[in-house]
Amino acid sequence: MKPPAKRITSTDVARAAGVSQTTVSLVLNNKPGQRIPTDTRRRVLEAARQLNYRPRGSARTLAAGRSNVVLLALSGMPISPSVSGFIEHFGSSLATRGLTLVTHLVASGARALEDVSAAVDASAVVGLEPFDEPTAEALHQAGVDLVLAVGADFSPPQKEIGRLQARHLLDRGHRRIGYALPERQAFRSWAEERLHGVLEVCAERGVDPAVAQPTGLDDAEAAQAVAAWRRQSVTGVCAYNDEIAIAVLAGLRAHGLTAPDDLAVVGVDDIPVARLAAPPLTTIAFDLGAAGARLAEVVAAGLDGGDVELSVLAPGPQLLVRGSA
Amino acid sequence: MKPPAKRITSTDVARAAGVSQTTVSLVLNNKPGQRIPTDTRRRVLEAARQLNYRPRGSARTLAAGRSNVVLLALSGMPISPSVSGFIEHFGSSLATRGLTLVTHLVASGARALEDVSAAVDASAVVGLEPFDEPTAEALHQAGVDLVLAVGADFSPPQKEIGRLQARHLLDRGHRRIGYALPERQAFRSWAEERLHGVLEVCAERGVDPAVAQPTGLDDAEAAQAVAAWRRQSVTGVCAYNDEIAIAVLAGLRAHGLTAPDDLAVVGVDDIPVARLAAPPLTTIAFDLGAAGARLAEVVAAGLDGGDVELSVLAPGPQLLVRGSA
DNA sequence: CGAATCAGCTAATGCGCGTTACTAACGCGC
DNA sequence: GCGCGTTAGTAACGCGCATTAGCTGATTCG
Repeated sequence: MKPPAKRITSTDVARAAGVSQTTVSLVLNNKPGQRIPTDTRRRVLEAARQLNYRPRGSARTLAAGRSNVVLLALSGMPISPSVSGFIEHFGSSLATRGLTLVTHLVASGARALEDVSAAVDASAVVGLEPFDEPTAEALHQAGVDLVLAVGADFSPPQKEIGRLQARHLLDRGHRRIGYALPERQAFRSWAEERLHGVLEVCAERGVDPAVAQPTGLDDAEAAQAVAAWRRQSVTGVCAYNDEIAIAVLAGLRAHGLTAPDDLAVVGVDDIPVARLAAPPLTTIAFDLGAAGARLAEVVAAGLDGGDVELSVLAPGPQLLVRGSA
Repeated sequence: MKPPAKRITSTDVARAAGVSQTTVSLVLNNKPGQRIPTDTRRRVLEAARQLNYRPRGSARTLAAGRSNVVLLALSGMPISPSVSGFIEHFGSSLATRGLTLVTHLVASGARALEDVSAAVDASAVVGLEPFDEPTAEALHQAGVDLVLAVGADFSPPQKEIGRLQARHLLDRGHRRIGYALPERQAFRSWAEERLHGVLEVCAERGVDPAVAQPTGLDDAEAAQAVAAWRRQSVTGVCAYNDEIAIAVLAGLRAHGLTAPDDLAVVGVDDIPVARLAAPPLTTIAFDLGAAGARLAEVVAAGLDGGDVELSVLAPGPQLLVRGSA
């Protein structure tokens, strides 16, 4: 298809610049403590640019004993726009630190995470759900320096999201609220944190604890959940996310009811279709971009041997009041 | 955080099995033409398993001169469930062929694709949009053997999707139809293919060409598009995807109109909220999983020096008739 | 004016693996 | 006994880079 396309090596650059390969390496990696005159440096950089030289990751990794690859493991959660915003910011922010982000969707038939990690020789692996112990151990054994699970306490604290939802409903005068849980097991930890926030607020305001109800993405299933809530005099529900909130809206329609009069609904995420729902969905938006940038900082620090401190990483979540609650 | 966690090398395995490192390599890579007695083979495999040995990708790549990493470049398109299904199948299917898939979200501030590719030393790079010439060239120069852009003729042929949408509307008696284009430039090539299919059907059936109209994800914008269509006596519209279709539904509501009576709407993708729309969205579903598996075949063949033949890769798209058209 | 310093480089080494070349041991026919 | 083929391995090399140790010539110092 193409001519063999001879790869340019640092030796080629060295030859072109009239210096040794060592010098090329020193210049390109900007090694401190080395006295390279500006002129030589310029010649090397120029030659590298002209030849379009790009060091081979495998050789560099092998020699240096550590790669600059960070692997992000996504475990089947829906990639909402805010998640991809997160990924993009995470990636760019890592890039400015000389690190390269690649992601891997962990699927059943796919390669085990530790194999992927070994294949790209990742020096850090970040996940959005806790890793199970064997996996974490295997990753370490496979030479990963930093294994980091961004849990539900990650930015914004998921609990805070639940609190915002609940406060809004209570502020609007609702006295008995419900919570729509996802059916998928994958995001349990996030869901529980959010629900926890809701329950906290209920307790603080002295109302009955929220009535949690798993809710499928289907109007029939959602209609059942709606019926259950209404039986228990629930007048407003917080949904785990916008998709589920929209399902609740559909469930209401199935009964000939509407939000917010018959049941108020608050989502989370502000996905694009949220504002297009009938009625437009009141929801919680949060900027994961900032969190991604912050996480990159944390990862870079961790790889430098520093401490890994996750804590609160970004501006708080924001309530968007639209029609549904 | 953790003890240095000494990495196990193939030499460690060799020592444990009482053979040379060469033998370990031969056994683990299942080199044909080598006569390794079953017993020795067993000993090596056992030792590798016990030590939990995993070859370092960088060393392997460097020595072999080619990696087993395939890089999938996603350029800011929304990751709908069917796309992630595609990725998962693609990944697993590559895995059975000894290849490892990682993906990279191409974002503005992020690392250039060729840098990412060099960092992981990918031997194939696959994209869902055509690469521009400089990028493709740079990838080749960076040592990528196979650069593959899965275009709009990929499975299912995007044109076919447009045809299905249009046929459905015409079969229902609509005589003048519209097309809702995405605003984002990123998926122009896909959008054009789909629109092309719609126009073909219009021509075949002898009705006026579909009226194309960019449609934003916002009820105000969508309402404008709706007004424009109605001015031109359009009674049914095909949308580029479900999100846009849902926007059109919202635009209708803004005018106090409803689908399908005032304007029929057909989407594409069957995203989870499609069935939850009011009215439930008639849409086109297609199985990208099969396409992913097929694509893996193509990539594997391409890396073996075979020919790269994309053509039709999967079962055709399927019309799901729900309430909106 | 020789020794010590230093700037500016380079030769050499090894990372962990795949691969090529080579050998030691063992039959087997004559 | 010798020659020859086969089996079952192994020693050695090199991939492209980072890194360490050192080397050369100029400058400064005592």
